[in-house]
Amino acid sequence: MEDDKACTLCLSLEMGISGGYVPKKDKQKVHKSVPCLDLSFDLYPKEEAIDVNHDDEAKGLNLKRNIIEEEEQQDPNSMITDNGSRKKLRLTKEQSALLEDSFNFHITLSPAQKQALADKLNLRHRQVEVWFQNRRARTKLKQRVVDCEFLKKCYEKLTNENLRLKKELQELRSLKVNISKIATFTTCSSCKELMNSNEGNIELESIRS
DNA sequence: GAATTGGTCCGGGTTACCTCA
DNA sequence: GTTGAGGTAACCCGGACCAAT
Repeated sequence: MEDDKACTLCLSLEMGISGGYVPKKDKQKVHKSVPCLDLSFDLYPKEEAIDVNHDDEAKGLNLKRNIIEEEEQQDPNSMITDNGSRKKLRLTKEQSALLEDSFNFHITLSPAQKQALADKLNLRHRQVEVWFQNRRARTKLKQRVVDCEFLKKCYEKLTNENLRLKKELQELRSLKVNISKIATFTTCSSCKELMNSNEGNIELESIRS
């Protein structure tokens, strides 16, 4: 049982799955087949809840186009300041909290959901989109650090175990040599001294010494 | 049915700004 | 007031996928 657990754990680490990260290929397939987007509880008025998993996917794309066009026209808070430098928005605590809540519920959003969230937070669609992209990246980075720490501990443990086993092997080898020495010596019946029976060499000198 | 093309999304990397010690 | 580090919003690029042709 313990071995099974250990095996599963190691496999998880190898695959880098511990943070729930899903490869893009798989994710997109899942997106098609699994009804996973239920953010309507929070992001939409009930009557406007959007099911983007079916026919509305195309509507979502159209919506996104409209959103971008509108934003380009209105440009409510341009990212470029008067002197040409990039303006950096700081999200409020409330905005961050709601984004975090949404992220905890689902790490990706449909265009419609992004827009609903953006409306709710008084942000642009693009800003919500970027926030989710960065948030996923941060999650992955943190998980990588955690995995790295875990692997480091595993490495240390295995190194210690390796040392211990090497030491044990060395002891066993020296023990074996001693045993074989004793086993290969026979006693000369006439002189009552030890003799090496294998090679016929008398090792009285070494034994006496 | 296979190839091409255009649109979209996402991950990874980077830049630039902001905050804080 | 200055500076360096860390956090992060915003950007860029390439790849994957999908639908239309």
